[in-house]
Amino acid sequence: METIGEHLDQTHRHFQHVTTPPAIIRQLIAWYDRHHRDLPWRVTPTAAAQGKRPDPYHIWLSEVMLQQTTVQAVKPYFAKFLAAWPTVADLAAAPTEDVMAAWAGLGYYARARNLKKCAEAVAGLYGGVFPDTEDGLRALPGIGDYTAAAVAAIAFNRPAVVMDGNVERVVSRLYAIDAPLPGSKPLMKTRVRDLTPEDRPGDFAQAMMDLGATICTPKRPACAICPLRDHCLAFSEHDPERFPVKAAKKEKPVRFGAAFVAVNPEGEVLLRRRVDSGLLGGMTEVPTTDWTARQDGGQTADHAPFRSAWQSCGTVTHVFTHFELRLSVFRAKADETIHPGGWWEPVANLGAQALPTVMKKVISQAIPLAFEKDPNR
DNA sequence: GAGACGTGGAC
DNA sequence: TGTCCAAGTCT
Repeated sequence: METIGEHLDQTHRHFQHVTTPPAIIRQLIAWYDRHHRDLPWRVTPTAAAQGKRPDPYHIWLSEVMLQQTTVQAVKPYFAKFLAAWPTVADLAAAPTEDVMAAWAGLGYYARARNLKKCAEAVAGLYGGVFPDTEDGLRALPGIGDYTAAAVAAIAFNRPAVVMDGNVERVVSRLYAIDAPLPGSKPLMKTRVRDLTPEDRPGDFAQAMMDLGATICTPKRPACAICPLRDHCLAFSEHDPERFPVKAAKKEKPVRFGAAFVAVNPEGEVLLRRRVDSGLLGGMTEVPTTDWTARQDGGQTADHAPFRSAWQSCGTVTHVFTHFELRLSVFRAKADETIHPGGWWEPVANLGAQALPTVMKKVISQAIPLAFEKDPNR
């Protein structure tokens, strides 16, 4: 068995002279050739060997959608976006409202706003052609260190150092890195830089991520079938789940508020648009009170957008990344002439709106079948 | 650098 | 049921 020390020596030699990659890289790539996941945006190693290249637009779109988001959640959104906007120029020309509505439900809505800005930049500044360098990509809206490296490596075969949660987990186990994240990130990046090969860097990055997603999982990793087992310090120490070590999390506060679902005689619901920045920025909502830390009476129908016979419909609880929200939901028949700062939308059209999940929950609570006739389903 | 920023699935 | 967390970015 090759030791970690021998491996590092080989890696070092590898970068002094371009030569055969070390065993750990060869084994990882061989595993990837055999066990890679087939994904809609991905070109398989076989197809790549026949000269097929990934579409940078597809890679970029998928990478942005995959930020903090599971493959399963992304797949239908990726298909929907490609069908609606086959090229980056199409996306650049699309109304922002349409993009936000298409993104609704996927979360982290700043991604959708930046997606549109990035498409406009690529279409306007670069004639619809993505920059093919890490630095060029990094300068675009919504593209950070990870996405710039991933697109550079996967779409353009550049030896960029791709660091994501999967890679952090794999490398922290490989080298049994005891220092907690995020402080240990620079050390991990150094390790990954030393591993990244000049040959097939994109497949190396995807192999690391596939390994992290399917074998080197956070819980109960499948070390028995891991191609890197013989190189893994965490495996040799018999406790791979100990890695990566992370800083302790903080407790999630609770906020309270009230939400108001008004229905006019035409069967339309009163909606409004949230400001572009911050939580759910640019998304659609029903009128609500402010969301405050204290349950102090500010959550009653007294604080509705207008006077009416508001009926209580119970509460909706929704957990965001950094707080839990408990909304008291109210419903009322309304005069259709009353529309303070919003608009009236037919119930049958609600499925086409840019409604975040929390608002779909609120409306469903007040109008149980509101999304049953969703024209998008 | 730490906090803001969504959602749904797995255990 | 609660906890974790998934191909991060921006400020």
